Amino acid sequence: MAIQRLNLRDQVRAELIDWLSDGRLKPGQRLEEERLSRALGVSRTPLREALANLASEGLVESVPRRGFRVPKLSAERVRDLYPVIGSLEGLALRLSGTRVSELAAGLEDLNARLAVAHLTPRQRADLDRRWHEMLVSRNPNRELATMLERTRSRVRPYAASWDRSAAELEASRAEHAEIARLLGAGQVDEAAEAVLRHWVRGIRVVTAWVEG
Amino acid sequence: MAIQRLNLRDQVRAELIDWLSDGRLKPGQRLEEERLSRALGVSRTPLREALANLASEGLVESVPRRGFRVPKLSAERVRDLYPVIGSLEGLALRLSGTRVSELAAGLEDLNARLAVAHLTPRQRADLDRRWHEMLVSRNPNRELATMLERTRSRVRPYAASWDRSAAELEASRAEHAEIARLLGAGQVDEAAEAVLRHWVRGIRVVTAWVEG
DNA sequence: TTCCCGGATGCTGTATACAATATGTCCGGG
DNA sequence: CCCGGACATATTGTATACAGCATCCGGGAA
Repeated sequence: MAIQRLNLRDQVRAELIDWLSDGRLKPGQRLEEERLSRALGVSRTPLREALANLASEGLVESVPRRGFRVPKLSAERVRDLYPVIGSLEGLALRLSGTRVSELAAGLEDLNARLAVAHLTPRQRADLDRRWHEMLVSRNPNRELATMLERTRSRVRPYAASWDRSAAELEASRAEHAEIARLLGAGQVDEAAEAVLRHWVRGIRVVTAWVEG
Repeated sequence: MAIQRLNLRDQVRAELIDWLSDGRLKPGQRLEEERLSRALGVSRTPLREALANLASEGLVESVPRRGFRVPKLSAERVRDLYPVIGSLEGLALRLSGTRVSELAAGLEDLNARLAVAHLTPRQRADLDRRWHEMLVSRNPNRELATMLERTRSRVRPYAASWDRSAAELEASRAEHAEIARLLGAGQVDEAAEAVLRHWVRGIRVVTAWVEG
C-alpha cells in the first residue's frame, strides 16, 4: 500500500465533489471563499486551486470578479452531457475484451436491487451509479475511465435530487436488463448501442423534470 | 465584440497551452514556478492555479513536493487517448444533423493540401488539425466540443514532433478521403465508424515512432 | 574508487496581506 | 412612492512571505 501524500488542493477538491454530490452545495449557490475555507479548515490558496480545477472541469462556474458558483441545473447541460457519457460507456464496453460477459450476472443482481419499492431517491441514484460503474469496470483504458468518472460526477446532482416515476423506473430497469442480456450473449457492439440509447432516452425524462 | 475580462489564471493557461503545443515546453521538462512566473510576467499565484488546472486535465503532471512537469511522450497515453478521440469525433458527426454532408467539399480541399510534398511536420500537423476541426465543426454539442478540444490538445505534442513516412501519409490521406466520401453520401454512421478506425490505426504508427 | 552521510540550497506548498471591483444600502430628488 | 446616484462594505484576484521537504554536492570511510 503506497503512502498517499496528497496535496491539500486535491484533498479539498475531493471534499468539494462530495459536498456537490450530496447536495450540501446546492445549484445556484455562491461559493464564498472565506466561509468555505473556514469550513474546510484550510486557507484560501489551496481552496482556490481546487475551485479553479473544478471550474475547468465544469463542476463549478467561475465568473470573473464575482467568484465561483455552483452551476444551476439546466436542460441543455443534460442534453449535451448524456450522449457523451453514453458514447464513452459504449466505447468502454467495446474495449473491455471478451471477459465482459462475466459482468452480466453482477449487473442483473444490482438491477434486481433497484426494483425494491421503498428506496429513497438517493439510494436509487447510488445503486444506479454502482450499476454503471460495474458496467465499465472491465475497461482497461485509464484515461477513458477518468473522463467517464469526471463527466458522470457533473450530472450527479441531477440524478440525486430527482424522484423518478414508477413508469420511468420500470423502463430504466428493462433497459438495464437488456444491456446485461446482450453482454451475457457476447453481443458487445449491440450492448454499446443500447447503452447509448439508454442515456439518450434519459435526456427526455430528466429535462422534463428539470424544466417542470 | 464583447470586452473580454479574463482573469490571469485563464490567460496564463492559454499561454501555457501554446507553449506546450509549439514545443517551447518539452516533454519531461520540469516547470520551475519562479522562472515561469518571471517569463510570463505574473506572480506565482495565478501561474499555480493555471498549472493546477492543466494538471487536472492531464496536460502537465503534478508530483507532490516536486512540482509540475511536462508529461513524457508515452505509447500508453496514445493507446488510451486515440480511441477516445475517435469515439468522440464519431459522436460529433452523428450529432451534426443532415447538413453534415456539406462538409465533404471542404474536407476534400484540405486533404488535397496535405498531399503537397514539401511540407514541414509542423505544417502537416497543422493542416491535419484543421481537417479534424472542420470535421466536427457542425456539431452543436458544446460540451462535446470542449472535451474534444481538450483531449486533442493532449496528443498534439505527439503529432507536432512526428515526421511521417510517405506510406503513412498516403494511408492517412486515403482514410480522410473515404470519410469525406461517406459524409458526402450521407452515410454518417459509416463515417463515424471510419473516423474511429482512422484514430485506432493511428495508434500503431505513433506508438511505433514513440517507442522507436 | 565507490558508497554513504550530512549540510546547504532551492523549490514547493501554504498562509497572509493588499489592492481593485462589484454589490448593497441609504439618502435625496422627482 | 419610486428611482437614481454615491458611499460603505464585502469579496475577489493577485502578490508576497514563510516554513518544510527534496535534491544535490562534497567530504570521509571502507
